[in-house]
Amino acid sequence: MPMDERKLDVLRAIVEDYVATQEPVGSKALVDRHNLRVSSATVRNDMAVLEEEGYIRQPHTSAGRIPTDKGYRLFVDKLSRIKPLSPAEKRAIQRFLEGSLDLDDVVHRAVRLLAQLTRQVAVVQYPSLTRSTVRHLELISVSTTRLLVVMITDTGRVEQRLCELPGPYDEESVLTLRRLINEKLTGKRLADTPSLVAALVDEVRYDLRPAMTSLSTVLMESLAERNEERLALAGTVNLTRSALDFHGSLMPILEAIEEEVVLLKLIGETGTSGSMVRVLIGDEHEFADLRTTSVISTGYGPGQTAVGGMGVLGPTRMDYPSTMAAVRAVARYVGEILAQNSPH
Amino acid sequence: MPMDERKLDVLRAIVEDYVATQEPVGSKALVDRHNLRVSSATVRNDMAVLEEEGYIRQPHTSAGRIPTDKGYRLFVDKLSRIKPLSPAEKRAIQRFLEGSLDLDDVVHRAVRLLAQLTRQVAVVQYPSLTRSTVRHLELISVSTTRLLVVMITDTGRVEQRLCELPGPYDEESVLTLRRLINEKLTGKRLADTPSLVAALVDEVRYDLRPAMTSLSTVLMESLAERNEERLALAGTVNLTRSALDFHGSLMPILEAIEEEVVLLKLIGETGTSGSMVRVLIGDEHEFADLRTTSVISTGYGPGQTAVGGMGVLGPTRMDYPSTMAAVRAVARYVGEILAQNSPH
DNA sequence: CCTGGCACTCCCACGTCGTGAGTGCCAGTC
DNA sequence: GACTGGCACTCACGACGTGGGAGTGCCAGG
Repeated sequence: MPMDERKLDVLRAIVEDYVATQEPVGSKALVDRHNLRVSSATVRNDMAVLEEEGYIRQPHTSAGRIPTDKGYRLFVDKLSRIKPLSPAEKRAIQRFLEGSLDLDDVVHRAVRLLAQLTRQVAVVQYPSLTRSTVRHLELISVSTTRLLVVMITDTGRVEQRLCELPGPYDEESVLTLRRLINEKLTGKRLADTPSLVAALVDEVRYDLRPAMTSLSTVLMESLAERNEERLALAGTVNLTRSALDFHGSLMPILEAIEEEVVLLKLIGETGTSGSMVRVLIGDEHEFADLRTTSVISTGYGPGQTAVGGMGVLGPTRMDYPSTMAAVRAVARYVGEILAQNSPH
Repeated sequence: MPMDERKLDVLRAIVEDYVATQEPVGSKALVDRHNLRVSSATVRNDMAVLEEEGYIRQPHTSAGRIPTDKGYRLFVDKLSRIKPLSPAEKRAIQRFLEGSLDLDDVVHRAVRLLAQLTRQVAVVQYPSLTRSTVRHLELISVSTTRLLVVMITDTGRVEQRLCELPGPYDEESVLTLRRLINEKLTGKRLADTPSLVAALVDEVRYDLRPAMTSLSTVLMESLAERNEERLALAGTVNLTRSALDFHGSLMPILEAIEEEVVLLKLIGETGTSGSMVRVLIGDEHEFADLRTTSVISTGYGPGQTAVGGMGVLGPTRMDYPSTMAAVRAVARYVGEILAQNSPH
């Protein structure tokens, strides 16, 4: 059945008012603040229906109504347009991100910016290794039996790892190894490298095999273990403003925030969702402890494909249109900066 | 005047009980739980004196006493010995830290461990660049006009930075530059490098001067700007347990925690305080917002000199002996690991 | 110098109660 | 049939009052 037009207006009004005031909203207040052209009694009838359908609920009898998760969902899907940022805001974002020195700096600035714009907890995932490509691999002799392996990706991310060699090798051997590795790996997507690395050992002179074996072990480790993605976080202060929304205890969110795995599942890009902003409301995600938390996230990257995710966590009662706009904008600008720094 | 022995016992008992129970402690409870060999009336007299001298206070009339900052200070300085950890704990610490792969990993593990042991917010400063020495500098051609400068320090910290060259240079020139830079800088303390870097330009063949100028600029920047120290943080969840101690609002601490500058001032090593554990109680530090917060910190490093600081923040009412023990132990083991990884 | 006793203080938990915002329902109107 | 005004009803919430109990200060006696 097509949902009654006015009923939707009422729901929208309830969501907007509740988000703004943080208090259950009653029929009288609604007709006052929004120019619905009907009386409060009519609104009451609509609200009764909305409640029956599960979009709103009363905290207790004779209190106003508040949206349910289902209500927010409808609001986000149908009733709101992502609020475009003002030109001034856009300029501010751009200016703030432009001064960045390196990848670390970009990520840090982005996450702070996001926290500040949304006044929520912000998370930015570092560009994922597996979805980057190898730009260069360098071997640096630290001592005669120790090499530092430095891998640079196209997103500017640099990984380094110490490698213990089975015996001493001279400078020239190291150079040979370096050349070979770069020949085979440069330009390859990291996801594809494990098989390539495995094949390296067979390509090399007999006397260099032990060294290459050690190296490939280290490389494999980098690709596997180090696949633990890194995260940057900001805006935990904002939790204090919303303490009430989390029925008083900040523990669950603080716990989730410290657990990188949880955050990654929440904001990490799952597929190639492109430039879509994803919204998870309340228990739409898998973490029971975060029942009253919503997650707004999106992917970002230098081109069309995402190399990482970013987003914010906040109470289900949050300003979805603005938050979504901010997340989308920051992701977009970060993508642009990454593209500038690594013309492919 | 020499402080009366029993009065000190009473103060100690008050601190210990208050820390344990989180409630003002009365004269009756004191004589019950600790075997002071006197009556509650006597204890009351002592408490009256202690209060007059400013070591304890009553939240309100007819309530028990709680220690003041001055009381905690006396307790820490005179009345408590750092509680040695059990062998089991020591083994656990060692085992936990031993599996570390690289510096990042050591720091992360250390900070988590510290948070877990003390049940407070833990902070670890990455080994400070200025107090490290250069182990190796590597130049990597990313394109013909771009070099990646990678600096490895004796603490295992790796800094990288992109350098835009004024024109194209061939592989051999880069090698020459690399050799020269390493000759001059390897083994030097980073604090001493600025003057050395400045001198580099004059040492080089005429045709390489423009490149060397760019490089030295980048190096100087690394040393200056990048001197912004990095931090790792863990255990914010523990704040929820102590919410009451911060008169309800976690905002000030959360704010401080996000402000790296503040944290650095609090736990960063100021001088060469050696292996001492430093304790700042309440408003002994400079941040008015953290009046109810104490800071336990110490330096750590591969040898005698500290390359960084670590510590915990918690309510003034905390278990000082245990916390100090944990901080000292973790710092010690981290130092050992750093020493292992970089035999000088 | 210590102790038992006693009067005093005052926080806190608990129960009571009035108030007001908000509702559901119903009869009346366009 | 959809909307409106009116009315009785429901409860959360804050104010107020009260009793109990933990803890203190003081004093006189050992």
